[in-house]
Amino acid sequence: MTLKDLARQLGLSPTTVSRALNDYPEVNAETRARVKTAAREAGYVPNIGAQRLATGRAKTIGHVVVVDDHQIINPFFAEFIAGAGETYAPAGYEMTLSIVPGAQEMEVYRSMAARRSVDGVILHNSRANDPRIALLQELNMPFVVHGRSELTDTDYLYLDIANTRAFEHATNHLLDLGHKRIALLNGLADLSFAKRRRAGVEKAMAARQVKPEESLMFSAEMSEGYGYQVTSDLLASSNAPTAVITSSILTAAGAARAVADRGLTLGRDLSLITHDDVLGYFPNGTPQSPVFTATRSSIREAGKCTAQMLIAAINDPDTPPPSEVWTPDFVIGRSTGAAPF
Amino acid sequence: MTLKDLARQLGLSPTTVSRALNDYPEVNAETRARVKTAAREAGYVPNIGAQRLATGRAKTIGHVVVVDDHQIINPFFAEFIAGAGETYAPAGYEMTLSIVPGAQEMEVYRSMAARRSVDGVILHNSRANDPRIALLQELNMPFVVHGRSELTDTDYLYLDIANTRAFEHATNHLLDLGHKRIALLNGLADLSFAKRRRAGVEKAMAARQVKPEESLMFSAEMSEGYGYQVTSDLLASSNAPTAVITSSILTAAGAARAVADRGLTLGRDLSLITHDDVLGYFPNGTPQSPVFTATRSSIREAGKCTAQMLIAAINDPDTPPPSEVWTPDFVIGRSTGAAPF
DNA sequence: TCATTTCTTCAAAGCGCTTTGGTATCGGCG
DNA sequence: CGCCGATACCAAAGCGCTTTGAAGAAATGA
Repeated sequence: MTLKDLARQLGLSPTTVSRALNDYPEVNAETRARVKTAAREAGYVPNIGAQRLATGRAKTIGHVVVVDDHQIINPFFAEFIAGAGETYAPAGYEMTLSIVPGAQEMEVYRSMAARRSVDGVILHNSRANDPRIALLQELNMPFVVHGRSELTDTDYLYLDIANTRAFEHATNHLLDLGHKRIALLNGLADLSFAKRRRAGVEKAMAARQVKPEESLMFSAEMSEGYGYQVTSDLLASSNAPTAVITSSILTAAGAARAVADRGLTLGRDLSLITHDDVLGYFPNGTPQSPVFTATRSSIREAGKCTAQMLIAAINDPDTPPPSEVWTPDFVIGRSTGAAPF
Repeated sequence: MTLKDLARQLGLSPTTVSRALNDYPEVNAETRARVKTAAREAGYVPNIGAQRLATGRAKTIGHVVVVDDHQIINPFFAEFIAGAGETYAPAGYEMTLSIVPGAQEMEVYRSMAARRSVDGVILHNSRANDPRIALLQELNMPFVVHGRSELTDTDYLYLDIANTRAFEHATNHLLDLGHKRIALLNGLADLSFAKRRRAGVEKAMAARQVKPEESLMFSAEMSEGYGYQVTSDLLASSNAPTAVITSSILTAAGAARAVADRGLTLGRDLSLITHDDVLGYFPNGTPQSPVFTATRSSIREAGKCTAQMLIAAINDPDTPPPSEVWTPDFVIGRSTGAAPF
């Protein structure tokens, strides 16, 4: 069933049918209704390839996910995608996922632009001085960054959370409880959010004349195993920290397991604050009673909003929406307590 | 830069250029080389919409993810997608993700077929007598099911693991250790794998004249919180089980937390076996020393293989590849031990 | 009443690619 | 020498949609 078939069946021209379906004003209201009814009854759906070719718009948003050989797929990504995806469908957009080795990432963006396979992209895992930003600007491809790069000389759209402030706050909370030796189990060092979180921790400590120790600063992919391993090692060391801050609830879960393994108690023998992305499948206890003291911001909501921003920017390139920086909540759980003596 | 531009620049017809690029035989080898070089240098990439329209093939695989209001996105999905995505790119396919409310799922498949937006789909979360199978067959849309439905009267392509056998084996392992009261923390009851796993547990128990208790059989979305909650309740009850089987490592982690919370020890006070999908961000300890005794099968590899099967089926509908059933590994960790007294 | 505007509709020209159905050239063969 | 089958290329016709430009019909105003 093509437009032409439908038009013939209705005794109308393809032009009129097309315009009726796309809500152009120059069609008689009655005709429009007749066309729409017939289309529905005949199960007519426009061919997407033809539409793309004719309009030049793909009605598709691209997400590029870098997965190197043994690298894990970012577990928070699923949740972000869920949020973004929820907004695409009602807006008439599709989402394509490209999973590629890191070495090919830039090439993928170029090819997306050249073949016009997407109308815009969302950038994940923003990095310091992210080279993707310049590339996309050069390619004239609309994009929104989840997170902020450190670039200041260039203007781009982003949605981020106030990482520095949140981790400064968390650190102050620990300092208030008397902790001095605080470890940070951060994400990969070159990611923007990791840089900012570390800066927040250091800022808070500096304000109290507490010297952060390099040996307590860790960076890695935020898995459960990482939290377990590092925390186990720390607890076994002669000069163990009294508090730990983790960048993800999975890492926190690993840390908690290490604490339990040694017969210790979280919140008494070791205090822990984590950032919580509000993962559906790994909740931080219940809303009434959080397990971990945490900075909290829903990554799923971030996905929703980022997608909306991008669609707005595509539809109206001259007046893009403003970038946003969200302030995470701070919730007190059972994982923090006064520093031991 | 269009095909026509490139052709003009080379002094050739669009026909010849198209054929040269697509490796048709009726082009002089030298001409082909010249065309390919010129295309690369000019950065020519075919417009995807035009290609779709002309060939009728979308070079795209669809994945539909159902996300209802408060439903979580399946955490294993990310890993499966990663595997599938890795095989799409080299094969020249793209992947589109549709995230939709459950009520719209069938409609999405219909519309995909009508608008020819994808060449095939992969079915997630196979259910008993899955109605999607009949629909896709009716729509004449190639598909592969991850998991098996219980349909026997119809033939379709699937990749599954031997759930029944794996859980039968796990249960036997516990029975051998002297456990009699065994709880099952399963996935949602209407999912095929959950049905099969439960059947495996019941089969093993029946073979030893142990009566499974309905009150120890649980079904829910496989989150950490679910594992924690159910295990806490069980441990607090007067007639607690001595062993627990969980369908996911996240649920197992929750169960482990519940055990630790009560000051008990896993493998001594409570035995636990879990299924492990080999999540990158939540490994089951290390390969040398698994934390949980587990049935194990990589869901990422499943994604890879499922995608390959689908592409093969699309390219050659008359001789589709065979369906596959993989046998999970069984690994012994530190979470199982002899039943108390 | 006729000129002018507004309302509807349509024919036809693309969008950028693939594919069908040629034609010209050339060597080989009887 | 003429015929045939390869070989290498091309013109043109789509694929199914949108959009431009035009044109009747109806309504309005002078």
